[in-house]
Amino acid sequence: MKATNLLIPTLKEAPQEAIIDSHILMLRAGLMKKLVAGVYTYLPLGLRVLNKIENIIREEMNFAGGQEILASAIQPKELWEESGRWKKYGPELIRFKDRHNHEFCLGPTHEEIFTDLVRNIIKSYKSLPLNIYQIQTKYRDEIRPRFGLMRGREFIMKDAYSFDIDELGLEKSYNNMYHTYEKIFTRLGLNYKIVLADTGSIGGNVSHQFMALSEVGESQIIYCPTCNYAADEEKAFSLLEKETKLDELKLEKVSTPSIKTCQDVAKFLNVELKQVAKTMIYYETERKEFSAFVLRGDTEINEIKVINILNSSEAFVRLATDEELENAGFKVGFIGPKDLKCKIYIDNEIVKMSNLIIGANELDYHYINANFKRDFDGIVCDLKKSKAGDICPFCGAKLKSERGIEVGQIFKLGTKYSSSMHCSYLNNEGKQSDMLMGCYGIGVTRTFASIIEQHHDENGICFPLQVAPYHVVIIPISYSDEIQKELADNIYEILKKHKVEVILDDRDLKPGFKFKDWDLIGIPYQIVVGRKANENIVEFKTRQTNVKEEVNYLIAIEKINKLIENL
RNA sequence: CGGGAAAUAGCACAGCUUGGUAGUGCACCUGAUUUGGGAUCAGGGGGUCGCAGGUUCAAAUCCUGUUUUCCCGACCA
Repeated sequence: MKATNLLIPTLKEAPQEAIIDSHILMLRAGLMKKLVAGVYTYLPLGLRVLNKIENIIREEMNFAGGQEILASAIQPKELWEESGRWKKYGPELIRFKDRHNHEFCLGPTHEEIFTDLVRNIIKSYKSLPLNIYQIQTKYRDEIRPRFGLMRGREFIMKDAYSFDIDELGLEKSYNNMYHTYEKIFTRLGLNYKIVLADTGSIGGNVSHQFMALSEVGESQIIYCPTCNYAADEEKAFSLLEKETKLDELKLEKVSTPSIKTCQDVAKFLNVELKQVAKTMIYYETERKEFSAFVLRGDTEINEIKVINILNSSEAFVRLATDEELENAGFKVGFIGPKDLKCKIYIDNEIVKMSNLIIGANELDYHYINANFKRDFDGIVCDLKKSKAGDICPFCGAKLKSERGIEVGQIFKLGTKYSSSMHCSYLNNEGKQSDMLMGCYGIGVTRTFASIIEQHHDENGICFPLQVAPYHVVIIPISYSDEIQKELADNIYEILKKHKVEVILDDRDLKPGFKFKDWDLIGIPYQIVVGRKANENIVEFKTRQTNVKEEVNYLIAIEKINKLIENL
């Protein structure tokens, strides 16, 4: 491709709308253009990269036994009502009616569609297992789209769904996808970590996320540097330093006038913050039910864990307000697990402590020397938010944290959709049985942004060869110079013949301008044809390392051919 | 949806306080000189100043409403 025929709307300045590097660079390099918030037009160079990413995913999915199909983004309301998500999904689901007043949505994900497809086609265990996928546009009316492709309202996702006859089959399908994802993200040149994840609104019981490591990531990863434990902060489980059990002292009620917060209580009674147990009351709005959660004063509660323990959904669980508490007879600021009239959940760190301070459920009073079992009871579970510095529950090392961009997530759905939507098969005994499903997503456009986030420098993008829009650019210093033109043209023709994706920068521009452009766009290799053109010598530059060497043009061509071969 | 900021040429911004001819740099077009890291000179094109209403002889500027965008929190690939 000749540069004069290519749409390369590079920008010298960063558009005001962009904050993070990948977003700025994608706009500056002319890879895409914003249409409205969270919706972009992919320009020629950007689309080439996108296609390459998709093709790598496609190759690996096919290799793993997946079969590609393509569903519509338009989905009928009826299927969503069957799964129960038409009500649950909320305003993020873009809904509309056709002229006959039939209701539809633009698919944010495709569990319903794929489940419906399979239940209509597959009748026998003989046709299972099955893994079908698509690479397709998804729509989510995000509250706040941001960071360009990181969180768009329209984005491209590869979504795969597996259907198996039993747990063992699901396990196999899940592991297959797990390893396929490892291959995909490795091939894409991403530095990533695999973490245990919460299943959120998709549902199911087991899930892993694939996180591209990056400062700008919206997820916090907790991981162990010694063993392999890694989890999303929402899901992470950790321990605190060991506590030695002390002799249980006598429970005593002490006056703590108007002293409500853990910090104040600790200060007032002159003890460490961790000796004070806090009792938080959550309200489940669907069942209109209060529940108490007891944690050490120096730890934070993880609300995802609360929602899961209550077996509810995010839409229905929140901290009770002071007003609600007062009306229900709770003494705000002095609530404690002793003699409390609601279900009580106790964080496992509390169990290891002795002689705690707890609220007395009486205005201006706390108990000191409260001990689990002897003075209060409840269901012991894991409630606290894990953070760096906590102890790894598996090997005892200190946990670390890192930020990540979620580029993929895999779920074991089990029968969540197959039972509600009657996706079943006849087994070898002629009995009807629900299929076991898994679903597996990759945010393709987000992966695109992540690659740039991990591969750029102060001059622009440094695309890994396998996803670069073109492999090499030939830059004649002066294309109007006959000798340079002839050599540049010659190299261009040879590389084209060798199926190398090559750009010839035939623009009549100052050399500096061209260099800046290609550095910004991040073409991996540059062949500069300059004053030594008469000796057939060119400069071969590697974008990633910025290493330049002067070589005969045939050697440069040879080098490129070798690099392409290894792809 | 809460909290903050902004909207003027393709991009970045000034002008607004104190109302009176629509501006600068980059980009774009023409010509000349330039050609190894975003050139110089000369000339030129491009704007209903987000939209609607109000105040005024007169509004980019003041007032009211509205829409959109960006940033911080809850969602998620």
